[in-house]
Amino acid sequence: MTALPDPRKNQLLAALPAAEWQRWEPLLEPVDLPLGHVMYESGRALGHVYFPSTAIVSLLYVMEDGASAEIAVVGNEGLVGISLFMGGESTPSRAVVQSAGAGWRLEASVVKKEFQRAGPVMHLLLRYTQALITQMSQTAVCNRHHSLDQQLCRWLLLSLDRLEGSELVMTQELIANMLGVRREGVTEGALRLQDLGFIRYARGHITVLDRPGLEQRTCECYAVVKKEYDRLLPANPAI
Amino acid sequence: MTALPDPRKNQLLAALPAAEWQRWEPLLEPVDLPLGHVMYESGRALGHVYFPSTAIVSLLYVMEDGASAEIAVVGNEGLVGISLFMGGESTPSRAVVQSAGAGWRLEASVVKKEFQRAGPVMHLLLRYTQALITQMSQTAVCNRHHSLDQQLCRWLLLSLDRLEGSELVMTQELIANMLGVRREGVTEGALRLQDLGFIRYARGHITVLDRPGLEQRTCECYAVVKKEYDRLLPANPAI
DNA sequence: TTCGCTATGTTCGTTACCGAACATACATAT
DNA sequence: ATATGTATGTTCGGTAACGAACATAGCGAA
Repeated sequence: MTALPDPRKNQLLAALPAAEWQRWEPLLEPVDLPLGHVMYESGRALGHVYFPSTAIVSLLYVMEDGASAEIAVVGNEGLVGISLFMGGESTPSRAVVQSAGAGWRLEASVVKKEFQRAGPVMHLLLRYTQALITQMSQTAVCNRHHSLDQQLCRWLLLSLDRLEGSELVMTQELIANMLGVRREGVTEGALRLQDLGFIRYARGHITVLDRPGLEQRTCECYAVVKKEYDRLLPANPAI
Repeated sequence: MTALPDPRKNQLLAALPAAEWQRWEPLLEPVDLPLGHVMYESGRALGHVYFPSTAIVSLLYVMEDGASAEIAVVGNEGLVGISLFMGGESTPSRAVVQSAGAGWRLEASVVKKEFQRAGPVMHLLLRYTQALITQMSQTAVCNRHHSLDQQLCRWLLLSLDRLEGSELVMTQELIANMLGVRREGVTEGALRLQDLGFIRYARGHITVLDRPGLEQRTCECYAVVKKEYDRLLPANPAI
């Protein structure tokens, strides 16, 4: 698999003003992101910032006993590696490729230097970071108050938003790991969604048939996050 | 109640290099933060950034049906209003004073200008923001996997860390709102902790008698967050 | 074609927490 | 001293998710 030719499929890269883009373009390296690839490990310093174009990446926390929970998901709307410009160099979470695809990366030192200019790049990255914070917060709320069914719908919608088509390559086991629930629970939820005609699935392939159905069945968390991304990172940015 | 005389009780203000401190000191306004005071509301733009000195502030999300959940807690180690320098101007959450006390504030325009210098101030605020992100993430994980008892211990410890003494002025009803659980659940948990001799309480006053006991009973989440704050914001900062 | 692996389906008892209703008891104002 | 409100304690039935064990079924390799 080759990285797709257009880096500007990533919305952050696409939002760069001309001057910045000219500096960045020659420095971007294409990267292939296969399913399950661990992009960074808890507590480890990062060498690059990644801009997914077609891949989806999960930020998840793995507990001492091996249980895990997804903190946030990143696709072509964002970047992986905020701790680089936030100054911490690492985080206690792990980044894993949840859906195989391509992306682009930029060396740590370059990103830091660009950020340090305190210009459009910095403001763009910080606004993205705030959107990510909203997603994390809402995940906390959702974990507290909403049913597995609602969370499953939310998760499917978040993934769908970051994909080209309407098919996810994803087993129920993996979804369970992300949501931090039992695999059996996901099976039951998925069955219900299939009975309702919202999705169809078989052996690691899930096709969404009725997106509005999912939107109706999920909790408010999905819409809150979506709205905040749209507010902070408008499609036609007025940077 | 008057604001305490020393702004540098707030650790972020204390960590400012001399030059910055000289600029800031005359601009800081003391503020009194009474219990229950809503410092900002979901979606509303902020006029100031607040630096608590003795007060504790809860960032919480209130759902459509009125249920709520705490996202993070801020005391003298931090500030309230990151969206101001992150660029979003507002967030979908609410900030409420959880423990009455004093603090200091700085006008929005001043903070933005100082941040824009891309110097020590910016780096300090961003590292704090990353620590806050860790707290939010860990809250999500904790909400997913840990028992009410463990979460209660975590909450007590987080509050204790931000207080002078070992007594919290806080009803079980309010704790329940923060944790997003029923009041009765908190009563039962608190009873168990009292039977164990870890705390003593009566009508809105909780005294922690055995802090190591709480630390042993809580989940790993408390330590993860604590460690990350210490790492990102060391007591003797090498800014 | 058969084997073996992986993905999904099903069941059962258990548990933590919920929702609701109600009991007690302290605190303060009158 | 009494009344009133607030804080805490107790109980009961209901339910969502858990842990464990096991069943089925597609898919690819030998």
